[in-house]
Amino acid sequence: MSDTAANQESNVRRLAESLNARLREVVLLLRRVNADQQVTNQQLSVLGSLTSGPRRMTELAAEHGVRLPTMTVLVRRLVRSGLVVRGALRGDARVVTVELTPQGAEQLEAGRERRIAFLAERLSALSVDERAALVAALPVLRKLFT
Amino acid sequence: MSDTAANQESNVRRLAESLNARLREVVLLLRRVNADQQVTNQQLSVLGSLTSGPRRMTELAAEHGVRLPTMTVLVRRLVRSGLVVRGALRGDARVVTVELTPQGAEQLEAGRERRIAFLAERLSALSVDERAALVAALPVLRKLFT
DNA sequence: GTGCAATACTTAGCCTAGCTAACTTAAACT
DNA sequence: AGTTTAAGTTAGCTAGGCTAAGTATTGCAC
Repeated sequence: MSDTAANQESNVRRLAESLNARLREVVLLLRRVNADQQVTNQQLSVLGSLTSGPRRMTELAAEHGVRLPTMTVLVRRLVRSGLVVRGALRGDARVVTVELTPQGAEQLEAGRERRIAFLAERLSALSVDERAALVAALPVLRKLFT
Repeated sequence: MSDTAANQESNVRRLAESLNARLREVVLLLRRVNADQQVTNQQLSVLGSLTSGPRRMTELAAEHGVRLPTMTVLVRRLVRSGLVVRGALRGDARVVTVELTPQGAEQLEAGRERRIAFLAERLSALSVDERAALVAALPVLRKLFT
């Protein structure tokens, strides 16, 4: 078992391939889980960016990988649904801020609970050792994905 | 450190919460990675279901968590782009099958390479121990997500 | 073996979610 | 004061989702 640079590189490659496969699976799974929901996945995702306070349009667009006009329309629909309100930033009149309403927070929490309940159900089918392996990997996943 | 049933349940719950947070991150990340791509994420995803041979419309719709009419339209666009061809099943004239074209396979492979390269780049920033934790968790993730 | 229910899709019409190009307004920098 | 840059919005296009309704084929009942 040598540990040359070339060897490490091929390990990384194989790991990336496996991880890619798992990501495909989980994306498909999450799509199936959220199908037939009133608030869309994308809307929940935007609401999720607002938990720690108001955000600017530009920030939201960047975080979600969409252009500004797309975020404008997303937010407009969320406003129409009463889930967020638009606001202004004192000091720069160009900036628009977006903030959760109580109803928005409620919807967000409901979606969160749905996903967590789904995951918990699946997790409870695993063995203690399997869950321990996941717990050990979580900080790494965090580092990897942020 | 007791190991009662109630304790295990709360462990599962906390694990589900963390996993949920990581999943949110990775979904955002993947969206940012595939933004500005010619073939959409959803199209790549459907192409990915065809690697092991032709599939029926109904199967594809179920796998991707969409209704049949949605899959009809998705496949129509893929046909128009020359990435798949429609076929028939001998024995049941109602069934429509969908199969990759060489160009479809090519696009699929390109998308796969993009994602794998992206992941490999990030993975290579991790320590050997961190990657080992991921390797240990991969089979569990597979069990969890399929 | 005819009739009818179920199965497998498609079409039509509606909404959401993404894009670019072009516009408006406000800030910032000569 | 005048121009450039920054922050959003509007308009118009395409992709991706849904339901309702239609078509054709299969399979089953009798």
